[in-house]
Amino acid sequence: MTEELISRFVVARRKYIESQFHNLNPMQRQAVLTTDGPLLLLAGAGSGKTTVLINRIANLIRFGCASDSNLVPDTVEEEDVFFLEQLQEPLSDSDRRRADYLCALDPVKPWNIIAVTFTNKAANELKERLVNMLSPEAGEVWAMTFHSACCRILRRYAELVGYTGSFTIYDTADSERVMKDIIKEMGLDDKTFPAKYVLSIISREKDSMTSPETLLSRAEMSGEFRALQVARAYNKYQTRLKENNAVDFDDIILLTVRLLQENEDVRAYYQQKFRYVLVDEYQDTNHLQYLLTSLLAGGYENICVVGDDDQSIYRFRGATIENILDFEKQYRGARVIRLEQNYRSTQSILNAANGVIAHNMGRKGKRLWTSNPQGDPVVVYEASDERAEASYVSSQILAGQRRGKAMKDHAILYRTNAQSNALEYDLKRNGIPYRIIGGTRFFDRAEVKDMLAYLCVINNRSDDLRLKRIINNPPRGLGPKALDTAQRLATAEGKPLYEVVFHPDAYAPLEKSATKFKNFTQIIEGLAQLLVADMPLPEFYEELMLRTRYAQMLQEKPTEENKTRLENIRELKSSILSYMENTQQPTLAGFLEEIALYTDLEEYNASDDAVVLMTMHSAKGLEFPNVFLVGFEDGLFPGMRSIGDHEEMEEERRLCYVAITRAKQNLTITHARSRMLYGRTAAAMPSRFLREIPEDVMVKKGGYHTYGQQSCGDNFTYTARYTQPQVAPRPDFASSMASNTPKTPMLELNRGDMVSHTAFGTGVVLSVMKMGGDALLEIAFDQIGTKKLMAKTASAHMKKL
DNA sequence: TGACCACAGTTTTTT
DNA sequence: ACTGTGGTCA
Repeated sequence: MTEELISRFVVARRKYIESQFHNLNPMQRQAVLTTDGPLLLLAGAGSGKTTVLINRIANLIRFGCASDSNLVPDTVEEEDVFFLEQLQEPLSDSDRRRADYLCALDPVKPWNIIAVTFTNKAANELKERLVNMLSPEAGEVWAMTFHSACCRILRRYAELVGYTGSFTIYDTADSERVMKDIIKEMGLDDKTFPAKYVLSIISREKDSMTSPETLLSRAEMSGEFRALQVARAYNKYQTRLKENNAVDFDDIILLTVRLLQENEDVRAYYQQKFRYVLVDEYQDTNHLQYLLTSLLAGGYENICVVGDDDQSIYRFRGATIENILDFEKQYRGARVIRLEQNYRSTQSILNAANGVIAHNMGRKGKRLWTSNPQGDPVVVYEASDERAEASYVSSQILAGQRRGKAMKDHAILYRTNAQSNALEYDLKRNGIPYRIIGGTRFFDRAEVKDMLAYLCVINNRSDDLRLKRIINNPPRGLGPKALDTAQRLATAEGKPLYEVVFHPDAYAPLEKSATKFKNFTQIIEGLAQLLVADMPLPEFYEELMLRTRYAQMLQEKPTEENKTRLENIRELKSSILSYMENTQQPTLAGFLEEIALYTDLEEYNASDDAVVLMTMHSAKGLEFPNVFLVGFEDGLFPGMRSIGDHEEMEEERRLCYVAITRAKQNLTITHARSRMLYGRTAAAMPSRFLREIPEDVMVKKGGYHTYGQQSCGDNFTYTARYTQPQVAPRPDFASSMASNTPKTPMLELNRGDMVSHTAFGTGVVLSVMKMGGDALLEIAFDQIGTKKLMAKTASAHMKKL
């Protein structure tokens, strides 16, 4: 073929491939078709980042590097060039097949692509959409979290870094337990050396790959007492973990990095395996994760990182925004593509977001734009206090509902979880269904952890930590003394605790408790036998609940709490079942790993029609038609700790940016003039971020904006104003009631009276304590439990039955 | 071993 | 205000 034909082929090929991604905008398409070499994708909020990622992988699998290459295979003939040039939509199946075949240049096998994310949710979404778009074979792409990818590598080569392939994963709580023990053993004061604090230092040291030995010698040189103790604790901690064949979350990455650095053949294997490396949410990576990705991509250097420096909100957990800012320095010749068209929000919302984020210094610089309509201005509402704020939000949600919005179209986002209380109260009062995301997770519940601990010990007898958790739970007469003796013996012999406990007869000091120990190990061994005999996991779990007498213990005292606990441990069985459904070869070890790395079971589920409440952090990556951002006050958001610290302020501002850009159509920001926080009511100034929102896209409501000169009186009546007519004003605290005492006569109530409350439903009066002209009532409500109310204020919302 | 009291701490969160 | 924790006592 002539030179001319070859270049015509390249052009036609590119055109055909482009046509396969016609639904993307030019920038998105460029991001998809730029296949080779380092690529930094700056993807603004709502710019279709995930879509790009998926199409990029699809392009690699279908066409390899053809869209980014001038190479033409020798097999291409003149006729092929004409064929491509003449192609016209719509294509017949056979034309399409031929075009695909002609254009593909070294198409990539799914298992030669790795796409790392931070959350399982993101990884699953990626995988799912890939399979839907391409074929089941696309499921072979390594679409995983950092931790699951590393685990997969580590399980294979654990021996090379000093562990067994069956290592256990310690979560944060486990690590804390270990550290607490160590601090105690070292005779240190746990006030001066809180386990959490020591662990945070260790985590930072791990991030910079400092070994305990290095830190120890460095501390010895400095001669600083604190540093020395911390280094010793680090050393002990690492030793303890190794003895238990356990790794913490940091270790998973650290050990993988070390494995790849120190073993040329392993490194070479993965470097040639992963022809293409993609990293999602790159702004959230820490130094270790940077090392990991650059090691993995070290062969072909086909690394594509996607992120938004303006959305980096996890500095507090080790993310370094420098990774994304310095990408071009770390990878010479890196290409940069910006996705700045936003498909999510109205002009007003976007302008507000841009106005705020523009105040940050350390950023790549990016300006989101949209072709969406201007939309309504951002509403900034001033409330008198957090209850009035909540009441306004509820009223607006009800108004939204009247305009035809679904409940789930509304989200309320706050800076701190503590703020959800006042909101919940008011939503409940107005009968608005809501769901709170976040808080204590299922797998963090004590009873669930207990059951998991049993499973862990059966899986790995040398898991001392979990063994100690369950050996006397339910109580088996193996108290602290017996356990302490056993532990001492184990330490002396350098054996796992279980071995001592398994052969108590071999140790004279254990004479008294030998039988009890044996009873316990018999339970464990008996259960382990069932697994050896291939009993299916769900049945096995039933046996476990039974034989350990854990379920029985809960049934014996059927309090409300214990009933919930029983439900929870039964619920764990459905986790096992769903694990079995999604795995070809289910094993106990496999299940435990999944639990350890997949904790976000309680996720935002778009199916039920309820208002969603969550922190601004949890909202990242989500979007809602109507968004309420509450608590925009200096000291709360930005938080007290951030004010005065430049870096922290920028992070708070980024969080603000993230929060604002969650909204699609309507954004309401509220602040209160006084707020009760930590049991104290304090005056609050509007957040400085509010001043950074351009005036022309916002409208102020509430407070003095509505009430003019009455800006500092205490006779505000927001509550009444925004409450549903049939609902009386909510009970209030005496202090703020001075000018607002209800005219309703105080109910004369006695112990045992039944009452009906507009907000809390029906209940029975438990106690009445006279206080001046008022009385403190304690009422057990059927639905929500026991509440303490002041008789005077509560009378307005309550009637005697 | 369990129940009760004093006391501190209290941003954000994934793995 | 609230909650979880750690210590003491029966």
